Amino acid sequence: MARSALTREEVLATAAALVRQHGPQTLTMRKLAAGLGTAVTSIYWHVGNRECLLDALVERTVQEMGTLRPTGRAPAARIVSVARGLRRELRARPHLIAMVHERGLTERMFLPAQQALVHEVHAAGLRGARAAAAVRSVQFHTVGFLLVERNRERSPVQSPAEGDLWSESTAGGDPALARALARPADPDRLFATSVRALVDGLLAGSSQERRSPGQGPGVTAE
Amino acid sequence: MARSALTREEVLATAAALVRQHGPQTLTMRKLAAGLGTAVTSIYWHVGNRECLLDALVERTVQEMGTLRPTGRAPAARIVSVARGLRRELRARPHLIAMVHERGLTERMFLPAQQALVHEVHAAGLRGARAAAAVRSVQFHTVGFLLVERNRERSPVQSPAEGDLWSESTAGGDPALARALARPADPDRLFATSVRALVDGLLAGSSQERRSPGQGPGVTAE
DNA sequence: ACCTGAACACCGTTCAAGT
DNA sequence: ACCTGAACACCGTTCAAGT
Repeated sequence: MARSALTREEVLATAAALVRQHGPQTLTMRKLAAGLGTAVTSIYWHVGNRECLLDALVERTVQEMGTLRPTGRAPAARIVSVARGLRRELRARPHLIAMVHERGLTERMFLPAQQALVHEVHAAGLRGARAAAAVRSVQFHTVGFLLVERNRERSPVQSPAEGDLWSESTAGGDPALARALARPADPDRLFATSVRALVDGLLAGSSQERRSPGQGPGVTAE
Repeated sequence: MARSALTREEVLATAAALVRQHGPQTLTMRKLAAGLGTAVTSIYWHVGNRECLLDALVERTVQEMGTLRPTGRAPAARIVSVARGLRRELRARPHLIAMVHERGLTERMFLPAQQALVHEVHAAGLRGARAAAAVRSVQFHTVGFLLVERNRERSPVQSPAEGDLWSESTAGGDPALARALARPADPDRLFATSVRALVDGLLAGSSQERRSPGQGPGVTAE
C-alpha cells in the first residue's frame, strides 16, 4: 500500500487539521501517522519531533492572521479597535491560544497587533517609554483576558462558583451588585469595558504627569 | 518492608512537595508512589485518580493563600493594592497558576480577592452592574497578566522577539520607544502601570456617564 | 478497609535495517 | 534521501487477588 512521497507540508497540514478538530492535547504522533497513512517514525524525518511540529504549527497559524486595521476617529477608540481586532483574530483560532500558551510562546501572539498599536499610541501623543508601556499594557491585557476567557469556557461551571458567595446580602447591601456577580460574566461586554477603561487611563496621564517630582509612572515599586 | 498506613493527607502532602519542586507536569502517579514508598495502585484508593488528586491540590493551595487587606487611603490606591496583593500571593505559588490553568479552574484564583475588591469598589462609589464590571475587570486583568507573565518567564528568549522588529527606525521616528520595546518588559513596572491606568479609567466614569442616552458602558457590541 | 502485582492500552523517541 | 518495524522507557488506569 505504498503512498505518494510524504512532505513536510503534508505533515503540517494534516496536523493542523487534527488540532483544529480536537485540540492540541489529542494530537499524538501515532494518530497523526494514522491520518497520514505512514509509519510513525516517518514523521520524525520531516519535522524533527513533536515539539518542533507544534512550534511550526504555531508559526503557521500566527502568519495566517490578518494585519489589524484600526477603525474610528478618536485615538482612544482606535487603540480599542486594535485590541478588539486582536481578540477577534485570536478567538477565530481557539486552539492557537492553547498551543501558544502550552509552548511558552505567548509573546508570539502579541506581534500582529504591536505595529498597529505603536502607531496609534504615538498618534495619541505618547512618546518613548510611556508609549512602550501603553502598548504593552494593552497587549498584556488583551492576551491575558483571552487566556482567562478561554480557560473559563473550557469548564463552564465551577465550584465554589462566584455566585455562591454573593447569592444574598453579603455584597454590602447592594443587591444589584450581588445579582450581577451571581450571573456569569458576559465576556464581550467585560472586554469592551475593561479595554476602554484601560486605554482611557493610559491616555489620561499623557498630557501632564500626576506626580510632581517622581520619574516613574503611577504606583511606586515595592 | 511494610510501611505505616497510607493516608489521603500524606498522599496530598508529598504530591504537593513534588509539585513545588518540579512542577505539575512532572508529577506522575508512579513517581508519587515511589516517593510514598507504596504501590502505584494504592494511591487510587485514597484520591480516586490523577484528576482528583490535582483538583484537591489546587483547592488546598488556594486555601493556603491569605486574605487580602487593602492598604492606602484613596479608593483607587486601595483597589490597586488588592490587585498587587493578589499578584504577590499567586506569584508566591508559581505552580498554582499552571495547575489552575491546566485544569480550567482560573475562576478559582479570583475568589480570594473578590470580597476585598467588592468592598473597595463600593467604597469608591460604584454600584450595581457597574461595580461588578469593575471588580471583574481588575480580576481578569490581574489573573490574565499573571498567566502571560508566567508563560513569558518559562521561555525567556523568543524568536522573532519583539526587539527584532523595533531595532531601528521602524517606530515612527521615536528612538526612545524603539529602544523601550527592544528591551524586555519589566513585569513589576508594567503591572503597576497597567493596573493603575485600568482602575483610573474604571473610576473616572463613576460620577457621570460619558454617553448621554446609551445604557451600556463604553464601546458598543460588535 | 486497605494494599498489591499483573496487565491493558496508550505515549514519544531511537535506531538499525531496508529501498 | 526517505521510509520502516522493533524496541525502549515511559504513562494512567483497571481488576482480581490478597490481608
